[in-house]
Amino acid sequence: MTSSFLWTLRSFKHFVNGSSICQAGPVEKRGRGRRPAAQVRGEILDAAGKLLLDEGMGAFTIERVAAEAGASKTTIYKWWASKGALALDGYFHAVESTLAFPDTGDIERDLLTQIRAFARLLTRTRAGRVIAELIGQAQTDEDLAAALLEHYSGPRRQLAVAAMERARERGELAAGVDFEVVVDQLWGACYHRLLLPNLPITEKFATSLVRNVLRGIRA
Amino acid sequence: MTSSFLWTLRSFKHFVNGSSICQAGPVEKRGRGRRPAAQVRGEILDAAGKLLLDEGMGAFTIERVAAEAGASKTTIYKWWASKGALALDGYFHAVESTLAFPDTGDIERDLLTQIRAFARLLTRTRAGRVIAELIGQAQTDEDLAAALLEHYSGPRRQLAVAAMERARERGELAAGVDFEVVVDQLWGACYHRLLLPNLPITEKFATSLVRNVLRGIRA
Amino acid sequence: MTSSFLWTLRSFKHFVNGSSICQAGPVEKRGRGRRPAAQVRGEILDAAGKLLLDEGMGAFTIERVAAEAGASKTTIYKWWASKGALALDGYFHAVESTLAFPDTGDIERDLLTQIRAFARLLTRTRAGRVIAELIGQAQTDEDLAAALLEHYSGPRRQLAVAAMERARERGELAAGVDFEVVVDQLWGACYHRLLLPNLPITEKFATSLVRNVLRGIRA
Amino acid sequence: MTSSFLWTLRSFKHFVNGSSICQAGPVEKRGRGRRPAAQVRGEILDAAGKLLLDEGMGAFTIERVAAEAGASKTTIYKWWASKGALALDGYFHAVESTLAFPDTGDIERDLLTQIRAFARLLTRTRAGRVIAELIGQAQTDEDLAAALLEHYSGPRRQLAVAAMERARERGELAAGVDFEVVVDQLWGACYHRLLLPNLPITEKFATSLVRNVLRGIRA
DNA sequence: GGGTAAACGAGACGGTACGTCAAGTCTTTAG
DNA sequence: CTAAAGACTTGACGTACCGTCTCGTTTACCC
Repeated sequence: MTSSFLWTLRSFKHFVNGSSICQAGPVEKRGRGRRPAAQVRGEILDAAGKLLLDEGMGAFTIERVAAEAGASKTTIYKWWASKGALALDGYFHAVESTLAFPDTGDIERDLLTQIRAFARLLTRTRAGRVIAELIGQAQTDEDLAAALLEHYSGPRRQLAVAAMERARERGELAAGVDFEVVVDQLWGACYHRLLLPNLPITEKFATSLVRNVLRGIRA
Repeated sequence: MTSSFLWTLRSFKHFVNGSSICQAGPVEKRGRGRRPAAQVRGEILDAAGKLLLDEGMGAFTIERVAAEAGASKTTIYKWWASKGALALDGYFHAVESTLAFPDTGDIERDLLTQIRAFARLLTRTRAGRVIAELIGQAQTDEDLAAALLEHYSGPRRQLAVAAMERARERGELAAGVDFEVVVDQLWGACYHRLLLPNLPITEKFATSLVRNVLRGIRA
Repeated sequence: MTSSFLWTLRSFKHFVNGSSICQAGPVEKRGRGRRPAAQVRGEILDAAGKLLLDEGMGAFTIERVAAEAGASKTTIYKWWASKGALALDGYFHAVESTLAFPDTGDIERDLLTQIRAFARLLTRTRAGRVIAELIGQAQTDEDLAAALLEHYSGPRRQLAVAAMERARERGELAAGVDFEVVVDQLWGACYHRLLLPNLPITEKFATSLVRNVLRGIRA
Repeated sequence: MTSSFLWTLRSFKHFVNGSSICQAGPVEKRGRGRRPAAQVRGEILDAAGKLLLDEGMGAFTIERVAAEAGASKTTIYKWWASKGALALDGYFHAVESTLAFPDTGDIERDLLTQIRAFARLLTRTRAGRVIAELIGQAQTDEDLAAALLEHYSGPRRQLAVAAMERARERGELAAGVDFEVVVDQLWGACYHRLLLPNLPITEKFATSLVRNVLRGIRA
């Protein structure tokens, strides 16, 4: 994969906590005074992202994040409205995602590319589990829910809808079709298998999704 | 609604905790000994269902359920593997759902009927929120996840797939189509809007879902 | 030591739980019907004694005894008034103590023999810890307290007092001395070091006890 | 009693939980944040002491202490190693004991005074029962046992031994006598009757204890 | 360049819920 | 019919986090 795609992430950041050459020696006990806000924020997000990817939402507690970031809980509560909001922020901080939906002029090909990349993201990386747990947590965490809609699913929906609108202008897609619904039928179907995994998310599944919605399934 | 539908529930049970005529009188302090297992189970499920529907998963704790059922935590832990498993059981106990997917001979009409009923269930009753929270909880609760797949989503998938297979035998649907994928594109799309509610679940949305997948959206 | 003494026990019973030939196989699930009372009592006392001597009062619970005796809690509650009462009974069942205070005609020699044997019992066998824990438990267990006074300390006090009265009749001890008090100053002093072990119970300690009370400590 | 004595306590503190003049008014809902450690400790010890003296060790649970102190269990677990350690601390906090062993130059008189005062403490106040229960609890609570030896029985032993050594220097007591043993024969004998109450602790008992050990009981 | 205020770390605090254990009571069922 | 079996309530246990709050410290900014 040479390019990056919608709903996809470019790479997981490396969380290198120190060279193995380092001796266990003096732990560089930091004082307790004021430090630059940006630095503290960064360390908290590093710790949050690492914890989230390494151990999942089950082990993600504000206390653990504070402890591993060397920060205090007070500081975290000052900046993030809820555990979930911090987790989402940590996720974005960790994964360096790229939002893009390049047009090749063939909407079927573009949709296939995007959906397959998304399917791979969900199945081949730890992001799948993390996203699932974030969506799960959002069901009982208003702040996370709001953040998720605004910064995660919203922008991704828009990008896909815009690509389909461009295709319609090119005459590839029918007028009168609500592309928002199509998004639910492509990406939403993937989330369905992610969150209620009766069946796996496969390459074939991704292909069928696009095929069904583009050509219909009637006899 | 004169008939009942797939993924639909017939009615919420009434949680009548005693006629208002009853006097506050002797509280009938029960002893601590053994009571019939079935009775205890029933009272626990009543309490679990009521709590879930009234206050949601956020307020659903084993301690609350035990207190309101007049049961002990030990007993609950003996029978249910996790908080989520109890919640799911309480939900089923409360909603008396009916699984059915009647054929009229017109698959489009049948799918429309089912999806619309499902959309109404999610939006017009408290079941929508409860299902969302159960799915959310299942992301970090293995026992609930397993129960949900086996007793909730699994049977419902099968019913829909079977109906479409009957339609194919009648010549309504094309051979070579994976109906499991269609399920994800119809019901899964609804779950998408339930769990990531950037857009509402409407009658029009339900209609578009069926239309898109049956006839395709190509120009 | 060829003879046995007051406040002393002859031997610990062997707790052989089964021949090593026995296979781990079917646990011989006994039915729930009635068994001879004496047999059940015996098995319960075996289990209680073994548990008490092996793991101490901290691990001694009615549930453990019931489980290891293969009996039900109900049966235990029917025959013993409290946990402590069962423990005491189990202790007596296990240790096969002998109450005797033989006269040699020299009361100092006899007291020394008895006190030294008691000191050895407390320090060299597990009985010391068990007695301490039983006395401890008796402070918040009325039934055990009553049983302890009646079946343990009471008879032992009487035996010692009687021996000293015989010595008085022989002209060895002064008239007008309350021998009950002497018992507290000999055996009671040992219990003091058993229950509040600032100092150990030694051979020298035992000797000093007898010397002090027989001859006084004045200059 | 005009002076205060070894092993004796001066007075029980008054547990006044609020003047009756106080109105029921604003309940002064305290926030959940940190309060001065000393204040919290004090309130916990007040509650522990009051509970111990009022209802005894049987009703003494960490949960009750926390509830009545308006503190949280976590806080208690942070500072006290065990239930017994808290109880002992609460006892000391409540009774304001005075350790003193004044010399009059007549050791018999001084021992009599001290032993009688101790006997009165054990029989006339609630301290007797509490001490018995603490010693009882210590038999299965290592932390309490250690605290009891170090802060209770140890210092009291030393004081009595020191007084007798002073008497020996004055020529009142014989050389070569182990005064630690004498302590066991005086105070230990009292504990014997406290913990195994076959016979009561009386004024006459106290007198006999001192007489026997000072002058011997030989004919 | 010194003084001050904001932001920080540390972590104790009151709480809620967890999951476990034993005590003691009561129903069911086997013999 | 009766006693063993064992399911039940109760209540305390000790732990984990929650979100709040007090403290003392340290930097950054302003005068």
